[in-house]
Amino acid sequence: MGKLDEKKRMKRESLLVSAFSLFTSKGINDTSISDIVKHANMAKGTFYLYFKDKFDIRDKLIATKATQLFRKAAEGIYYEKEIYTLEDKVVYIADSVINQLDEDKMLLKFISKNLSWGVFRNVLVSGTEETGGYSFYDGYNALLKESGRTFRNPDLLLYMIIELISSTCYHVILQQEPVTLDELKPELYGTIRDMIHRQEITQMD
Amino acid sequence: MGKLDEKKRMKRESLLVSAFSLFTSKGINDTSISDIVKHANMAKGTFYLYFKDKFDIRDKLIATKATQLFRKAAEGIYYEKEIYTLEDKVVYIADSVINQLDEDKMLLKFISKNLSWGVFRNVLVSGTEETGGYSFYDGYNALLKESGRTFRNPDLLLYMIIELISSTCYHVILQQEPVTLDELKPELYGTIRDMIHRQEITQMD
Amino acid sequence: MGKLDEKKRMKRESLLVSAFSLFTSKGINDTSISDIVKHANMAKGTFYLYFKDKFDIRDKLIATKATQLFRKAAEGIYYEKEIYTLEDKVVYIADSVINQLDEDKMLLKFISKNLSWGVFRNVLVSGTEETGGYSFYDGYNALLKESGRTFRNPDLLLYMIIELISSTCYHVILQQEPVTLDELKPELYGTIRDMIHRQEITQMD
Amino acid sequence: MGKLDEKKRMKRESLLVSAFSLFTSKGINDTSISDIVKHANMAKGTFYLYFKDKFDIRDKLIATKATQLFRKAAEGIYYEKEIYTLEDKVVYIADSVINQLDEDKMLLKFISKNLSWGVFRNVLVSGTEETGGYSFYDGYNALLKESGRTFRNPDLLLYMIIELISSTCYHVILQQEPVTLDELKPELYGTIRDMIHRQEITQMD
DNA sequence: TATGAATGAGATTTCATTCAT
DNA sequence: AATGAATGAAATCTCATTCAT
Repeated sequence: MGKLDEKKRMKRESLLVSAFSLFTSKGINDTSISDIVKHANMAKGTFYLYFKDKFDIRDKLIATKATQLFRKAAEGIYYEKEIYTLEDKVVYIADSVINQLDEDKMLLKFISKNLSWGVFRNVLVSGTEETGGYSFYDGYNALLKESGRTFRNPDLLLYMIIELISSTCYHVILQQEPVTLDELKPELYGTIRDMIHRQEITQMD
Repeated sequence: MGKLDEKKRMKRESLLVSAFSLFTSKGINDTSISDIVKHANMAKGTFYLYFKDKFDIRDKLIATKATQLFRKAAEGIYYEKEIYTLEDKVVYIADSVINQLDEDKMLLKFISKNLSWGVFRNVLVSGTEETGGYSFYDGYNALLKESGRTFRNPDLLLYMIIELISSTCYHVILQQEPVTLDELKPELYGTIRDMIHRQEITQMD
Repeated sequence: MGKLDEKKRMKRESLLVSAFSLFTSKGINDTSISDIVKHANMAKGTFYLYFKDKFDIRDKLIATKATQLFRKAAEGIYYEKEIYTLEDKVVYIADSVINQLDEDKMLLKFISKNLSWGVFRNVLVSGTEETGGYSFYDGYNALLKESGRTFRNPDLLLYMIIELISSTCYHVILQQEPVTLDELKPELYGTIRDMIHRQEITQMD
Repeated sequence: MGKLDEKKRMKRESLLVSAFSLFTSKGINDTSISDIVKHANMAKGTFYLYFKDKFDIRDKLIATKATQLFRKAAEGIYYEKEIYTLEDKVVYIADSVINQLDEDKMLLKFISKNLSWGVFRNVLVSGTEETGGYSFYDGYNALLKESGRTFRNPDLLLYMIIELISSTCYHVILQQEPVTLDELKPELYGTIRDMIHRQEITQMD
C-alpha cells in the first residue's frame, strides 16, 4: 500500500479518475482504453502497467466508490446523539446512502449498474487495497451485537435491505418514477423496519 | 399479426430464438450480429430486414419474454380454488414467477440484466406487437379492485414488490448466496404481505 | 418511342424524376437504387426492368436535361428580332443557358458534375431516345452557315466556348466567387466574341 | 515538418503514393481504404493514424500535386532570358503546366477531376503543410506588379485563365478530341492574351 | 517506467443484384 | 410486368494489445 512511490500512485489515481468520469458520462461500453488514457494525458501502454483491462479498472473503481459511500454513511452515526434503537440506526445509514446518491447521480448510475452482491461481498466484507482496510460488514455486525437482540439470519437481512434500497432508488432518483424520492422514503423505511422486526428472534419464539 | 406471411414470421422468430440463446450464454456485449445470423443460418443482411440493431432485438425479446412470464403466472391463479385474500393472490403470482425463473436460469439472467422499470411499463402496461395485447398491469388493478380494499399508491406498491423480488432473487437463484431460494422465500413473502398491509387505507386512517 | 404503352412510360418517367431529385440533393454517390425506388414508390426489382444500373439512369438524365437546356436556349432566338450578327446570336444563346442554370442551381450542379465533352457529343450531336431527335449541333452549324462567314475549326470553337462557360459559371453561380455572375458576364461574353473573331478566316488570311 | 521522425514520414508518404496510384488508375469511388493499405503493405488501422478518411487523403494529395505542378512551372521562368512581357510570362507558365499534364496523364486525370476553385484557393493561396509554404498566388500578383500595368480584377483574370485551361485541356489531352493538343494551343494562348488585354486599364479608360 | 506507432481481427452496416412468386 | 425478401460481398472504422525504443 505505502510501497508505491508517490509518482506512480498519482498516475494510477489519474487513470481511475479519468475512467470514472468517462464511464459515468458515456457508459462503460462506449468508453475505450484509448479514451481513458487520452483523458488522463498518458500513453496507451501506460494503462497496462496499472490495470489488466477495462473490467479490472471498473472493479477497482466500484470498490473505491462503494467503500467511500458506506464509510461516510456509517461514520455519520457517531455524531448523532438521539439515535438509540437498531431500527433507527439502520434507517439512518440507509438515508445517508440514499441522500449521497441523490446528490451524485453519476455515482448512483455507476454503482447501480455495477454493484452486484458478489462484488459487494468482496468490497465491503473484506478489506482490499481499495478499501483501505475498512469493512462495512464488521460495522454492521457490531451494530447488531450492540443492540443485544438476536436475529435469525443477519446476512439475509442485510442482503434484503441492500437489494431493496438499491433496486427501488435507481429509477426513483433518476426518473422520479413511479413516485418521487420523498414519497418513496417513508414506505421504504417502514418496510426496512418491518424486515428487521420479522427477523428478530424473541424469547417467545 | 396475421399480416406477415408465415415464412417471414418464421425468419423473424428464428432470429429472436438465436439472439436469446446467444445473449444468455455469452452476454449481449459479446454477441455480434454476425453471431446471431450465423446461429440462425441466414445472411447478415437479413438481420436488418427485421431489426434495426442489436438493441432493437434485445428490446423485442424482453417484451416477449417478460410478457410470457407474467401471463403464465397470472393465468395459473384461475385454476386455484383455495386462494381468497389479495395477499395470497399476490404471493401466488410472485411464487409462480420466481419458480419459472428458478427453472429457466437463462431467462432469469436475461430478464434481470435488462428489465428496467422503464421497459417494464412499456411492456406490461401497454400492449405491443410482442405482448399480443396482454396487459399485466390491468390484471393487477383488477385484483386490487376485486378485493374491495383501498391502497394509498397502487403503482408504488407494485413497483416495490417487483423490484424487491427481482433484485433479491437474482443472486439467490444463481449463486445460492447468501441463502438458498427456499430460505429466502418465507422472508420475501412475509415482507410482501407487510408491504401490502402498510399501503392499505383502513377506515381508521 | 411511341411503342411503350402509357403505363410503362409513366413508371420510367417516375424513376427518372426520383433519381434526378435524389442525385441533386444527396449526390450520386450517396444515392442508392433503394433510395430511388423508395422515392418512386416502386419495388426494387422494377428498377432493373427499365435501367441497367445507377450510371445508366444518370446518363439518360443528362441527355434529357442537357437537351432541354440547349433546345430552350436555341428556340428563344426565333422570337428575338434585333439580333443580327453571329456573335450576338452565340452570346444570346450562352446568356440563355447561363440564366437557366442560375435559376435552377440543382440543374447546374447536376449538369456540371456530369456533362463531359464525350457525353455532350453523344447527347447534342446525334439524337437519342432522350433528345427526341433534336440536335443542337446541327443548329449551331446552321448558324455559322447563315452568317456567310468562314471559320478555321468550328468544332474547336464550339468546344472552347462551351468549356469556358461551363467551367467559369459553376463556382460563380454557386459561390459568387471570385466574382458575382453579373461581374463575370461582360468578361465572358467579351471573350467569346474574341474567340469567334480569332477563328474567322478573312479574305486577307 | 522536421518534427515527425523519418519513419513516420515514410509511412505517410507511402500511403499518399499508393492512394495516388489507385485513385488515378481505378478512380476514387472504386478505391477502398483496404486497397490503399494493401498496396502500401500496411495494416488497415495504420491508415487512420495518418488520415481521417478517403477524402482527407484525397485533399492532401491535391494540395501536394497541384503545388508541385505550379511551382515547377513558375520556377522555369527564371531560367528563361527572352521573356519580357506579362503576356509572354503567363503563356509560358500555362504552357509549362499543360506540358507537364500532357506528360503525366494520370496527374491530369486526378487534378482535373478534383481541383475546384475552392480547393485551388486553399492550396495555392495560403501555404499548408502540403505546400511547404509556397504560394502561387503571391507569385502571380508579383508578376502583375512587376509589369507596371493595371488590371480591373486580377482575381477574375486568374480564375478565367485557369478554368479555361483546365476545362479545355482535359479531353484534348486524353482523347485528342475535338482537336489535338498542338491544334488547341495557339487558340488557347491567343485567347489568354485577349483576356489579359481585355482586363487592362489603360490611361484612356 | 513510459511511450505511442503498428497491428489486424472483427464489428456494424449498406447495397446491387437475383429470383421465386 | 411487378414485386420485395434474401443474399453475401465489401466498405468503413474501432480498439485491445504488443513491442521496439
